[in-house]
Amino acid sequence: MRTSNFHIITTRETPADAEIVSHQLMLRSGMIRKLTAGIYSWSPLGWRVLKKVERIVREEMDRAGYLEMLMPAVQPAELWKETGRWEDFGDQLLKIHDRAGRDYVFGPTHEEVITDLARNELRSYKQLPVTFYQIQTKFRDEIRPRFGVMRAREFLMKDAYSFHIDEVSLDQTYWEMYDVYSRIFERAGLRFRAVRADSGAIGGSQSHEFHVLAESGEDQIAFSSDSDFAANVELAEAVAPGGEPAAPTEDLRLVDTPDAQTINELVEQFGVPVEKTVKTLIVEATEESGAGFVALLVRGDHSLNEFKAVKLPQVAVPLRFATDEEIRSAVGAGPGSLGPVKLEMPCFIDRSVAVMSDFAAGANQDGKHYFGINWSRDVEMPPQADLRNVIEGDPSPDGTGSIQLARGIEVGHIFQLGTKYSESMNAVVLGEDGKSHVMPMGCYGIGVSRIVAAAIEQNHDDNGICWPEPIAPFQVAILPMNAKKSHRVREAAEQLYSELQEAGVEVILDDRNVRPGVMFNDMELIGIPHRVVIGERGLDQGVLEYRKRTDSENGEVPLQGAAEAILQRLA
RNA sequence: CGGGGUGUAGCGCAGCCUGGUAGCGCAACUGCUUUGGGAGCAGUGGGUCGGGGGUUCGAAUCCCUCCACCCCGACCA
Repeated sequence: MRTSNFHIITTRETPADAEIVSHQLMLRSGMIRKLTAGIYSWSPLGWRVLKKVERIVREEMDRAGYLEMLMPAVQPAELWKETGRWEDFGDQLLKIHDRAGRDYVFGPTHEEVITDLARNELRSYKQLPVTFYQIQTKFRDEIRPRFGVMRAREFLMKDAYSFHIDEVSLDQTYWEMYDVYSRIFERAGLRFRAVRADSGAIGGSQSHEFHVLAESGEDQIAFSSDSDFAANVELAEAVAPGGEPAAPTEDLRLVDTPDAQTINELVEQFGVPVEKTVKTLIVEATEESGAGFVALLVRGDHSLNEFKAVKLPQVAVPLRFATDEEIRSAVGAGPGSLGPVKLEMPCFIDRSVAVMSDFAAGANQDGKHYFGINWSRDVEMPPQADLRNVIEGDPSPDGTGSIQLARGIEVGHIFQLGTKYSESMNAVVLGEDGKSHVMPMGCYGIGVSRIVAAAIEQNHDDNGICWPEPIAPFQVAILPMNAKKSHRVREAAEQLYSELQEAGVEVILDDRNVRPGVMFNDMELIGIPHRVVIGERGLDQGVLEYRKRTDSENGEVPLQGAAEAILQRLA
């Protein structure tokens, strides 16, 4: 490709609405253009990268024997009503209707469609197991799309679905898929980590997320310093400290704390160690519990884990914190003065709170706290649960090593669905025993367009993108210096260009009549992994200048056999 | 959805308070010069000032209204 024939539009200035670096660089390099909130066009440059990712995904899925197909993006409402997701999926569903007023959705995912297909096509256990996949545009009407294609409303996804005669077969395909996914992210040149994930309301026995590691990641993942334990913080168990609280050494004291509304203020003003404080969070209770509200207690330096909290049968889903007014009318004091002593509502404590002694908490009277609280003596110990997020240094749940935290961008998710959809849609096959069997299912997703953004988050510097070679739009950039004036430069560039093309290398020749600085900056911004500079200076010495995008120093290759020398440097 | 903010040339912004010929930088186009890290000079094109309504002799500017986009949304107990 020649730049004169390829639409390259770069900008020096960063668009004002781009927050994170991948979004900024995708806009500045001209990879994407926004059409409307959360909806983007991919330019020829961006499309090349997206296709690279897509191709790696497709090749590995094919290699594993999974069957590519294409399902409709537009799906009838009836299917979604059949599984109950017409309501459950909520406002994320883009609902549309045709001229006759019939309802449709623009598919955010395809469990319904594939299960409908499976119940019509699959008859016998002999056809199982089977895994179908597609790479297709999805639409989810996010509350708040942001970060460019990272959290877009319209995006490209690879989704796969497997059907089985029993759970054993499902488990087998699941772990096979785990390996396929690992290969995909390895091949794309990304540093990633597979972590155990919340299986959510769907139930199911197994679920893993694949995260590209990056500082800017929206998800926090926890892993062990000394074992292969890794889990999303949402799921990671905070190990129970065990043992009994220490014997009381202090009396219970009611203290005036007019200026202490927060744990921090309490710690600063009264010198209480933060791990001797407890915070009390009031959340909405389920209707069945009849309680109105539930109090959840975690240590002052810990934070409540929403996903764990809603697993308590008394806590309403989705989790909702009580408003100040609700707290005031239920407790008689405002937030900032809440605690377990003389609290008239169902109460649960985190397991680390259960071993505390001589601690401080609100007194359920405005401007007052109790100090020196001890369980049993001052208040009955409430039931315990794992309610908090793990923090760095916690013991690893598998018993080996301690917890470390990292940030990641979720780019893949695999899931043992079980019979959630096959049951409600009656997808059955005849088994060896001649009886009907509901097929257990797995589903497996990869955010293809998100990978592009995640790759940039992980691989960039001050000058722009540093593509991992497997997904770079071009492998090699040839930059002739002042070609207009120099036959030799022009000829050397043309020759190298055609030799590399002949060798099947994706090479871009910058034949624009622009100053060298412009070429350097553009090619670095766009992130081409290998750069060859051809100038009179080097030609005099029989060499071409070569530099890898991630190197800080220039190297050389001999003019004679330059193409060969560069080929050797490609991954 | 709740809270906050912004809409002026492709991009980044000024002008608005205090109404009176719509500006600056970058980008683009033409010409000349220049050519190893985003060149210089000269010239050119490009605007429903988000839409609608109102006030006024006169509205980018003041008022009303609608729309779009952006940011924040348990961590406070």
